[in-house]
Amino acid sequence: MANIKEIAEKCGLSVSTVSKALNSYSDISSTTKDKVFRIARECGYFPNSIARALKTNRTNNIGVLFADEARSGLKQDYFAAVLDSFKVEAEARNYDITFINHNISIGNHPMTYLEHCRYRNFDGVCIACVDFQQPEVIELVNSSFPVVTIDHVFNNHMSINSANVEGMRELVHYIYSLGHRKIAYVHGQKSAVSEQRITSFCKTLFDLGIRVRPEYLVLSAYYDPIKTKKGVEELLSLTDRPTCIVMPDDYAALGGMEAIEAAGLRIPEDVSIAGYDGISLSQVIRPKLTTLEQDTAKMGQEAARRLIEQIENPLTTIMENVTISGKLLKGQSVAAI
Amino acid sequence: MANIKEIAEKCGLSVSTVSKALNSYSDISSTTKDKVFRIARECGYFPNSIARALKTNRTNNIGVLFADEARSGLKQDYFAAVLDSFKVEAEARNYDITFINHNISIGNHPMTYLEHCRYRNFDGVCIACVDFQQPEVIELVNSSFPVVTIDHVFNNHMSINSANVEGMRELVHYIYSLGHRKIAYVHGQKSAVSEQRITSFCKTLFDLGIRVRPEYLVLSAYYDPIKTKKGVEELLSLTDRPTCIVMPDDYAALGGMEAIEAAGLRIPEDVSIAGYDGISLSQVIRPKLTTLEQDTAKMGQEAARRLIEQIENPLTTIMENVTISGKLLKGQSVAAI
DNA sequence: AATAAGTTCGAAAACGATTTAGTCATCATT
DNA sequence: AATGATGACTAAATCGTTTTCGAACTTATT
Repeated sequence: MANIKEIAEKCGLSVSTVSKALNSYSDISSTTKDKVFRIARECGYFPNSIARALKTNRTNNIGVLFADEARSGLKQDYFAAVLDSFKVEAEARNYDITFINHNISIGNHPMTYLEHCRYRNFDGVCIACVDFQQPEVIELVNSSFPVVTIDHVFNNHMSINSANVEGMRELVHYIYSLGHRKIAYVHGQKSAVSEQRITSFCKTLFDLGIRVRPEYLVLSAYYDPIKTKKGVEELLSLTDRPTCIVMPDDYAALGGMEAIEAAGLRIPEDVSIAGYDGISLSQVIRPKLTTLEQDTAKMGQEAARRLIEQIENPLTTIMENVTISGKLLKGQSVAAI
Repeated sequence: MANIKEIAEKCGLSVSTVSKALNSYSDISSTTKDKVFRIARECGYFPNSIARALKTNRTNNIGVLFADEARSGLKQDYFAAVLDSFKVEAEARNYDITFINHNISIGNHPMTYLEHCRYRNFDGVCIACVDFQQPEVIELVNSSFPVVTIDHVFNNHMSINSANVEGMRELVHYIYSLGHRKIAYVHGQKSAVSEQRITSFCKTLFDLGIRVRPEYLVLSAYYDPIKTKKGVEELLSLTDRPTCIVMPDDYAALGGMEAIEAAGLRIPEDVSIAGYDGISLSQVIRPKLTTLEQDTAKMGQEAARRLIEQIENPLTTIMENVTISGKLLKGQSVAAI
């Protein structure tokens, strides 16, 4: 594999001149620049990213933390879609993507997330789909690494957030507009996202003049149809049962649908149901789900764009908490009554 | 950030001694070894993977090619699950994972996959979910990089393969055992996997004494419920329509289910349907899908294990084409008739 | 003609580790 | 006492780049 030294010899130039030519320094004549490029291409030369990184302290590599111990971000459509979009944008801007973990060890003691990032010299870090309360995660966020978080705000750090408040409001308003007054919410476990959605759910109902009944708020879990099925069963067994049930996410909504049909009820004629996420699955099942589509493409893209901006202009970048709006998908799982 | 030089000064030793101590060379006394480790820990020292890689020519980093231009592997549950398992195993063995792509580098001209791998000095490469006919992919496979491919066999290279022949046979046998004789197959576009499944489908029917009707073999696409819906509609419009339809994959099966119900038919009472993959979704929808579960956990794990074995013992590793068996999930979408 | 200014290039020092080929005691062997 | 063996350590080269600073040469200015 040709290195810069060989190119220099073939060109009859010094190593430094070749390096400068390849990096388009202004103090190299265009004739030698041309010659260097020509010979470099002939030799199939590519710079060695490792050597370059050692010298420049820049790796053009971004670490992504997309998985918790419990559940892998890869297996959740929503996060997989965000990651995919993040990847596309980062690669277009010449950055590669490596997963952060803490399995890697030296001398048998595992690294923390931060140590791993230091070890690999990432230029920046993207964090999503983790328990943001973990000390290890907080340590990483507060380190000197440029960081962007997804769906969680840290003070003085960049974050990309799905518009949960607005989204839930829109969804509830739509359900209300179809005549529903008894609306329940089977929600996910505690997290920033959950809080926003629950608060927005309650406030929207309040603003619409509807009393929020405690028994209509059921704690369940994200991405877990088994658990949400139980939650919906509870709701259906109430003497005054809801006419519409909002679920934690589209995938979990499947569990709710199963519960409803198992009870011998029809969707949406007898009971309406709504999801959240707008993953492609939601529009393929029958009935098509009424849901709020989160703009994963834009979220991933913005996350990459903002993180790289921060990496490349550390001083002039202001830390924003970007909110990305979603879109109501009307589907067919909520009926007019 | 402490480097080895600082540690050396703090210990009153030379850089080389510290390096050897940290790497457990035998010609370092245990007392100095202890001292070095103690001080290294005190300083929060971690080796710089970049510097180490430059010298040793080993990065402990594996490149994964999991996406085509068209469709991203991340968005397909099957491949996402394989990747996730691959990642877990690789990390447990001290390797990180970076995505392969065509970044642009020198003079705005994009790298080939192989060039990218060279640029990043990956220790090995895992390839899945691509069009294996692409010259660029073939170039990478035939390079000097240790390679493992998933669901495609290259001569003299390691590969991990889902047992498609066996799996399809088992699935068809089960369908047959429930009394079905008119079995159709809406299959995916041309690929090694498709060929195996189609061949096995036909051979199994033949062995069971059933003539394969050409009109019961419909070309469609993987992971595309819209297209497979059309395929199933064709089948349902036949004067002598099948009693059971095998779909390309579980997700695509949703399109088929929609077609059946849209035609006013019930699943499985009027028409049975089967999927392939056994993704978690398949057991959450109603009716639960009859399908063949591929062992993604084992596939990813074996792929990582074998690839790393190849990286670490390049001479003694023999190239095998490993086949991983799946498991029939009976579900409820195929009825006895 | 002397000086200044501008162009174009190269020597050499980094970056942070690993590894080879030693050095220098110390101790045992003959 | 000479030799050899062993143990514990180090100097220095090396990996492939980038980048600073200065050299050499050309051209413009007075």
